[in-house]
Amino acid sequence: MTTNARKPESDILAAMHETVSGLHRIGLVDQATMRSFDVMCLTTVESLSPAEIRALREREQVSQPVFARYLNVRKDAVSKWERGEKRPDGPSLKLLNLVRAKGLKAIA
Amino acid sequence: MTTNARKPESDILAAMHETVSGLHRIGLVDQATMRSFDVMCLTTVESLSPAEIRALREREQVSQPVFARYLNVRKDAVSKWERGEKRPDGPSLKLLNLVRAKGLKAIA
DNA sequence: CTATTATGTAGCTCTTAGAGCTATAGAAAT
DNA sequence: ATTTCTATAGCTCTAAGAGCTACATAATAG
Repeated sequence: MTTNARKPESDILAAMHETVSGLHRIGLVDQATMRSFDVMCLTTVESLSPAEIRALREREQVSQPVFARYLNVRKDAVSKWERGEKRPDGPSLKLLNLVRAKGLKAIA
Repeated sequence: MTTNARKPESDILAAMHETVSGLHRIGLVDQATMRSFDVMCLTTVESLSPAEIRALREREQVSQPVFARYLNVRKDAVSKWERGEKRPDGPSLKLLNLVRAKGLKAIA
């Protein structure tokens, strides 16, 4: 691997994590390795444009209020994201990335 | 079902959602029903105490920096949560609830 | 047709989470 | 002995999100 993979296959990642933390548990992998493994496994969180956010929500066939409840934000926030008045970042951006990658069911 | 279930089985929820939105797609379920179904399905997001957050992270066997990267927040934020200096809410609380219910792999 | 209900936008104010930084001390590993 | 990572601590500051009211539209019900 050179830099970071584009679309990390979360299933594979999950399985790898299971495996490696198992190895860690029985002492075959030290903490340092485990740490860097964890960091290595993290998916990149990309920022989303207003249009992408709206498209994402529409793909999931839900209204702004419902979408907002999934993400545990107020409906106003979603509206503002979609109109470019506010830019989601940090935890909210992470959730949006999760929904994009795995669908709303992943965060139900 | 009376009010809201304590530990909603996300697998079942996901399957139900699949089914119902399928019914919606072919016209057997109207939008109104679909809407209330969606809202009904949402899991309750509980607030977590500093101790619970720390216990959660330790259960997942990761350091504050690594935990923070999973949630897409700075390491300082996690430290402050665990010492009660800041209280996570909204999207960050949602993520913490996700981790508690499904483990770190669910948000990888 | 009218009444109702839900959506999405708009315009506000306000709190505070989280960003971003530096510095420190202890533990752990080399 | 020294590097490396962790966790605290103490700051400042930006802006996300909360929380509210009001309004236009569209769809639905009655």
